Amino acid sequence: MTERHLHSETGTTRGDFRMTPQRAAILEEVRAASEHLTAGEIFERVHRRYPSIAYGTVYRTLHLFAERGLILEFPFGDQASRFDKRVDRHDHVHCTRCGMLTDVDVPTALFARQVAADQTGFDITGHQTVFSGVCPACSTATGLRR
Amino acid sequence: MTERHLHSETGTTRGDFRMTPQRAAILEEVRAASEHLTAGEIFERVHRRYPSIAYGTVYRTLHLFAERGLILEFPFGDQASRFDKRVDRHDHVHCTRCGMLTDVDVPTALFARQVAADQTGFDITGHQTVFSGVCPACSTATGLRR
DNA sequence: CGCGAAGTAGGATTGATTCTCAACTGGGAG
DNA sequence: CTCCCAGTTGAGAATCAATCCTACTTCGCG
Repeated sequence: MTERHLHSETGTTRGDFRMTPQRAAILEEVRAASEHLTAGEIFERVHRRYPSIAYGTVYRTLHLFAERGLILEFPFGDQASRFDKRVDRHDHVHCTRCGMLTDVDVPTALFARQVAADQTGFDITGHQTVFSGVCPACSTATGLRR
Repeated sequence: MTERHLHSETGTTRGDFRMTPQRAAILEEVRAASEHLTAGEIFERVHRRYPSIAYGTVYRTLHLFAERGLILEFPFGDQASRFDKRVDRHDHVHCTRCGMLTDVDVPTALFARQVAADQTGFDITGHQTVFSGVCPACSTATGLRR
């Protein structure tokens, strides 16, 4: 049944896993980044410090961290998944021109989750709102054309 | 189709396209579907009627339609993009187990858009909330509670 | 010291999506 | 009616993200 999750995700990160140099480097890069990085970008950066690191290791580690709540993963689509150092709930604004992704704090209704759960019967565990639009830079740059 | 809006600076062809049999078939399949199909599924179905149709044609057409607002595209990340016949604004619930995608109508704050616009300076044109969770079928199927 | 579990490198592999390009189509101009 | 052209299409190669596989290391523990 559920013994897959023996480790408590609630408390602290136990000695569930080893904090190896590779993992530490990956975590550092994500935290050092000013924006949201894709897995590929993270790989590149870590690779500079650990030229021997493998792509697979980065993915494995990133997912491990995401599972443990050390970082957040956002599976976007038009591009690669991005990872965020912020772990508190927040939403994003996505520029349809340049692809930039920015954080926003929207007092999103928890109530919305309830509505969604009621309508679908799902057991809702999370939600994320993505606003689409054109960032200031892009809109002034070329003038809107739609 | 007699509606033409030829724009001078055509980066992409907007405003004029032929409704070929292939395109009609693709549109029909999307509209006939009870749920959200991936590009691959759409290809399969159309392929039954037009065995000669190419994968590329399906993608090309799907994007064309999405651009013109005939359908909506939802690019996920861990899975394939899905296409929706509904073009009115609505949100989705995504089952993390089986990947099912369901529509929901959440009266999410239009107000949220305003907040997002204020915070980022973006010209917000749309927004979409994705709720993650486990669908009724999956949760009862395995008796797993979370 | 030796075993087993956890972790890693590296490359092969899968899957979705896009791109390239030659052949084709339909409608309007001549 | 015939030719020309922009828009389309088919087929497969090319991309690109993400996962899988396998042998090699390391670490913890008795």
